[in-house]
Amino acid sequence: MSAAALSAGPGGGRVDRSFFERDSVKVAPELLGLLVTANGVTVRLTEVEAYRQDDPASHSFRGRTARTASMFGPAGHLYVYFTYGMHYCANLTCGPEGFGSAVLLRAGEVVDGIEAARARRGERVAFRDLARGPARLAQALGWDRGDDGVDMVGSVRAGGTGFSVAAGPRTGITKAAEVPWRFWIDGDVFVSPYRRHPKAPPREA
DNA sequence: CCATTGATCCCCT
DNA sequence: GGGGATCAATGGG
Repeated sequence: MSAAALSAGPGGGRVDRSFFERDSVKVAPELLGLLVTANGVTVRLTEVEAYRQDDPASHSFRGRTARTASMFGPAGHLYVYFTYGMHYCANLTCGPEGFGSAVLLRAGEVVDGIEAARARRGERVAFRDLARGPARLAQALGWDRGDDGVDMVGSVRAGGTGFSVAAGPRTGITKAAEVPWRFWIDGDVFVSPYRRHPKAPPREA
């Protein structure tokens, strides 16, 4: 996290819009450890993935559509999509307006609003699994397609520091599966179990 | 390992 | 406007 990304002062530690108005690959690792609040739940981000328009694995790769419009809009907003007929996943949009890019929020630790998170995720769900996985995180934060486009600047603030960031290939994709644009907090238990896409080409030795 | 589930998009008519 | 493939996943064997 660069010092310039955070505002100082009382109630500080808030991330401003310029933080998001950069390359999503740059923004992604800096999101780790930050706190995101929505609908009465706060999550500390532990795992993210970068996507951008010149990337075959990105929803924005084939150009702007009704579904992906928010990826092309101003930075610092939500891009929420529906997938596999049953799950929502959430991204924070990045880059200059007109360039489709975002960071997928893959996992986090619920640090506030545990009751609300449990009510959405299920009373019998293990604490560790409340937001461990992109669809789980979106559900814990109460997000669905109706939240697409919501401005999140002001709902993201600094958390603790003093961890190391690890990087590796992204999960669940078949294209550009070798690009190390997945970032996570090394050793954190609130990181999703890594699963390569079944049809992704085998990794080189 | 595999089923689930439906929106979205491409490409053709 | 329709057929068919795809899909940034999860949960249960």
